[in-house]
Amino acid sequence: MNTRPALNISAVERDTGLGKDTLRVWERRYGFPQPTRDNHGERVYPAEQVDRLRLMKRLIDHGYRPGRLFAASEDEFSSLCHACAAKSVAEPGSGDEVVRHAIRLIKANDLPILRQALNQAMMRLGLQGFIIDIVAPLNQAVGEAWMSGEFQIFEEHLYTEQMKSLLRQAIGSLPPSVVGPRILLTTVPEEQHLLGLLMVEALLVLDGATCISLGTQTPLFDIQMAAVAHRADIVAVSFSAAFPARQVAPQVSQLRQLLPSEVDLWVGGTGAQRLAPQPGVVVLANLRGALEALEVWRGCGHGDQSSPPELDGR
Amino acid sequence: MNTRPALNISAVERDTGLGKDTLRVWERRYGFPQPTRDNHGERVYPAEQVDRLRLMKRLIDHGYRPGRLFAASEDEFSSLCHACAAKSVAEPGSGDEVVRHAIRLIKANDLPILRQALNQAMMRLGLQGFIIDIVAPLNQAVGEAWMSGEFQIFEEHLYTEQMKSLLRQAIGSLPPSVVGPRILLTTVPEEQHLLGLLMVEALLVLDGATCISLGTQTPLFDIQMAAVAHRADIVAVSFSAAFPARQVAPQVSQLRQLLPSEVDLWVGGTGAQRLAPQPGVVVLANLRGALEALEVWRGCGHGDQSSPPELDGR
DNA sequence: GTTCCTTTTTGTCCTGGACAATTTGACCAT
DNA sequence: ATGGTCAAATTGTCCAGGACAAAAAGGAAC
Repeated sequence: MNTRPALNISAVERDTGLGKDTLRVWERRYGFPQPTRDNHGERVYPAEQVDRLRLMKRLIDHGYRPGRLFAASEDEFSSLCHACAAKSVAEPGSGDEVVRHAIRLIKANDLPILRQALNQAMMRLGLQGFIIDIVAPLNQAVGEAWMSGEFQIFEEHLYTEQMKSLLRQAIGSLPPSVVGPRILLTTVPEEQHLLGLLMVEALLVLDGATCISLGTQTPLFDIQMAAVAHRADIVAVSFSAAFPARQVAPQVSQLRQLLPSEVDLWVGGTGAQRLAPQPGVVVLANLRGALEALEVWRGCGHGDQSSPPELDGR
Repeated sequence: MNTRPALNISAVERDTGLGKDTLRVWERRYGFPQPTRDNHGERVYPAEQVDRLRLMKRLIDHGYRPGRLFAASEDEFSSLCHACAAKSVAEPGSGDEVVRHAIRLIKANDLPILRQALNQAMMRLGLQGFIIDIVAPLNQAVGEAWMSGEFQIFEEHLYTEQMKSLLRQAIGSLPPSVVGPRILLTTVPEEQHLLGLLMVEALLVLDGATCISLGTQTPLFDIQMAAVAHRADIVAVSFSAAFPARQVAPQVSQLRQLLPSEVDLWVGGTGAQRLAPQPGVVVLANLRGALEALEVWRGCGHGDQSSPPELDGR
């Protein structure tokens, strides 16, 4: 077995999602990470430190603060990883069995069977049930498995890729609507997670909406232009947990300001939950929230944008 | 019409792909960009400058050097944009007509018809012909349309998203192979362009290979682990033109070193063309190159990795 | 418990210097 | 002309260490 390569600072930035400045300032302030230096005096991060940084990034995304993590002992740290993983297993839904099975299949690297099992579940539950009761918990479970060290990164990648493929397939096979609202889906620059958006798209198309997906990372001004060009009734953007928390609110405000006032703005995803309510912005608490919002939109008569009804999913 | 928002330095980094350090050093050395400053003395880039930076980035990706671009007059600059666009229209293939039609449909924002036209073309030409004679030139044409200012960014996004969707759909509907080589497909971190990879995947699956796609941005060490876990015969990675040129060679070498020697390594995409030949690394000159490489692999008897035959596509 | 205010924490930006890797261009030999 | 070698210019990335605003935490008064 090869010994793992050490990385320079920009490679660590890519791999962990922590900026160069942050890496340097952590080193200065907390003494970690503590990279060695190469001939030119440049930082070289051993693989173990990069692993640790990846974990810290994810814990921070889940709401822990750096000070807490740096203060923690080794034992406490790893218990935090597990605690974080466990905390959100609230409702042992009916899909639990399927989810556990899928996890086992991913770990066994058995792609064909995994694909088959997911397809089967989809057929049995219908697309909506599949997404809400299987895909969402499964995403969570995969994230947790990674965090507690049971999954490699590539297994997470593989799962994500499979699921994206499956969802696109499903969306493609649905009949295109001509009556429902026209919904433009995308993410802002810096946010490259597509899976959540695809899940919402599937649900919305299933409910008769016309979805126009721009994929990830559309500049705000282009979202505006696209909304106008495609005569969208609603613009929906999603923020993952990994999105820099401080940037969510400004991005949303700016987008809201850019869009014509008769266009609704829906914001969903883990990263959107920290968002304070704003006039003219609907925060979707979860997947069902999207369906409720669609219902509300239809009820209210289209084009009523001034103070849309509060949708509090709790 | 709203006036477009100005961006701070990290937003510009995201939007243009030029690093913060590069932006600052260009300002220092060449006097462009010349952002204004906000109350705190931080750089604020007007939208026009960001547009210009985006163009420059793309021209640089196409081989021009910054010094050349900064020295150019306004007229010369825009003529470079067009020249760069025109230079690669070499073979007026049979798909030319379809490509032009598709471009018009994208510009007209007519999604349903576009989708239908592409589907039709695929049916008529077959998947292989479609990818080689339509998708590849169309990608090029879309890039050119953007560069000469005829397309907005969101139109490029929309096209890419549609095409990805279509290709996945096609791949999903192909019968899974059980005999061909097992090929692991992905990109290295920092490379987030998936479309080329999907095109290759479609061609390879069509030719009877078993493809395992990890999506984009897999850390090198995870590519290694995935290759082992999935008993891959071949690992294929792609580099777009936008990938930092200086990093291609080191990444490939490192990956080659990480992988077991009996696993072939294929490298494709525009960004791979600048790559000097290395032992144990097959550079794919174009899409057909992938098919040729597959043929060679089958001919040579699997597992022959020591000095694979040169595949020079010219 | 809630509201308001102060302190600490934390990420990002700044300047200006340095340097290695690549490319260019000049010069020379075939 | 063609090819090869070496010096000079170009260019992206790294570093140090200072600064500061936004967010979170902690406390105090209600």
